[in-house]
Amino acid sequence: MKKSSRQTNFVSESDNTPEEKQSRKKTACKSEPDYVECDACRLSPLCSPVKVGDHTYDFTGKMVNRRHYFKRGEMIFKQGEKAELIFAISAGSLKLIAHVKDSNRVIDFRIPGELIDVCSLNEGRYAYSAQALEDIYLCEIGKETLNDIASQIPEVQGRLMKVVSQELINIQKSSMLMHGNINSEEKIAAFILNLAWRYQNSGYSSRKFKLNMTRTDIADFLGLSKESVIRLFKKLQQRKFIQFKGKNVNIIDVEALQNFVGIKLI
Amino acid sequence: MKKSSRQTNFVSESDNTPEEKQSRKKTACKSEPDYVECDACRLSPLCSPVKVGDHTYDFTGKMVNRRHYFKRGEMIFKQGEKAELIFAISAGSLKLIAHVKDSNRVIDFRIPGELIDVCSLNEGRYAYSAQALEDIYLCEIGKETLNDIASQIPEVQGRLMKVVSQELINIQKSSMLMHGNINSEEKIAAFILNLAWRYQNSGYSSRKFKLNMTRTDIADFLGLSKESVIRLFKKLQQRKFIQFKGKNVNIIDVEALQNFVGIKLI
DNA sequence: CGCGAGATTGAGTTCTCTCAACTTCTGTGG
DNA sequence: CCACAGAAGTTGAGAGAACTCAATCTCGCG
Repeated sequence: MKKSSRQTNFVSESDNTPEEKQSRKKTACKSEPDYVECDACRLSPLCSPVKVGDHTYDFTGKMVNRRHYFKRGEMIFKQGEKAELIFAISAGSLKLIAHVKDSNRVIDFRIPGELIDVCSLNEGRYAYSAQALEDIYLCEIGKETLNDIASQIPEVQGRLMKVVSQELINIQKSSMLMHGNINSEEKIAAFILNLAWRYQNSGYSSRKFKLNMTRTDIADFLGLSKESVIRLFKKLQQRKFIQFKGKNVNIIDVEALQNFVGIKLI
Repeated sequence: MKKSSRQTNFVSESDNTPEEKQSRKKTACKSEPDYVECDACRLSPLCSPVKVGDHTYDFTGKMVNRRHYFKRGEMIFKQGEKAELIFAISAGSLKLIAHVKDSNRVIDFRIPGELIDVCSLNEGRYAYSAQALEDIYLCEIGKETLNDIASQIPEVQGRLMKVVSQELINIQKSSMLMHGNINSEEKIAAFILNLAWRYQNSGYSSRKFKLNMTRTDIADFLGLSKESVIRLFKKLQQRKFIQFKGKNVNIIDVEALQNFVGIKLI
């Protein structure tokens, strides 16, 4: 399994085979980003060849603009702009921001393998902005092209259906998890658990990952103050559920964490 | 416009024509529930005839079990049961409950015109239970039948796609609205605004409607105490945003409410 | 190596919860 | 149609949680 080669670096990594360690070293010096496996990407059904009759067509080349680079801090798109593309994150992470009442609010984060703006397939305008939390690579599909092809080829229509309904399931799960938490500690715990589950979905370790956003972003997203976020991280650490070292997260006791939050995802 | 005939009864209704008043009187004596207009139902794309070549087929009869009655308090389905049906509410409202940690948590509400369990189209088990908040009527579609037909008839596939992606948009909007509220008053305001928007989507008044759930249900859903819910209702009333009379809601100043919450939906 | 953004800590204030008492509403049976 | 019982809603007081503000620390980047 290539699994451990996609874990984020963290504290002591004793569970790697020497071979894997070496393969990481090769690419470790700055360089090559940690691209998500295409198989784990939510867009993959639309990135693989389609059989029509006797022929096999590869729409990938036509539709997908692959691994478009954006610099850390760069805006991928802005609220109100015409929404013509669907994005999938190939490497890196970003935050979604709603601009309201002359202030901004973080409304979500996206990690490798996840999609942005699948909703409104029938175009429209972006309901929020997207900003890179680090240097990132995005794959892009034009909505119009996609809809055209889908309406002509049932197989593509079916795959699009798969993508959209998977998205629906994921959003629903997330919102179930994030909702109705009694206190802030539960809220934070749910947040971490949610990320863990999503990293797992993208083929990464669900136990160790990096929080690429700032504490302030997290606070903003959860409707807490940044000081509370910090104190609650500490509390969860004292409970021996999670270990925090700077931006690195290490879930020590997943089961306890799940019991604490009250919902089992992983 | 039939609009006012679908408003919930509330305080002083001076904006009805005599004709409309009469037409309500006819059905007012106990009896006939206030069914949602089929046009406003999220399931409608799957309830109207489909043209295939020269023929027009009506799958409604085949697929949809219409207006199945459930008594107030009755469980429509229970968490963990095999999920074979998609439901649309024709009249009445219900709550969705997740059973966790030997306690239950209200995770959402559904009003007329809305769908239940569209997600996991590829069946699976119910992730939560559904309980009627009042006497209700549900339309039901078997998932397997639906998938079969959809896979054979592109037009149906396309319509199903429309239903699912609309659902995705709605959930996303709701979760944007409900998320990251700084304090409980904003949270409650967002909750009311969310319901208003949803009632509007179903062709009802967005200004006047009824909260069929208990204060305890609302509290549970929002992660507040029932006492707080009551006090915050009062606060919003003092601000002249919303008027509460028992279960009846009357939004007095939509704009102010939107500014207060910070997101414009309606 | 120094700067600045981000992270952390402490103190005091405000908000929300809990508990308990009380009122109002609703549905049922006489 | 009324009386009653239980459920739901409301109110107040005190405890605990989370926020704000301000000071300080840390780490990554130029």
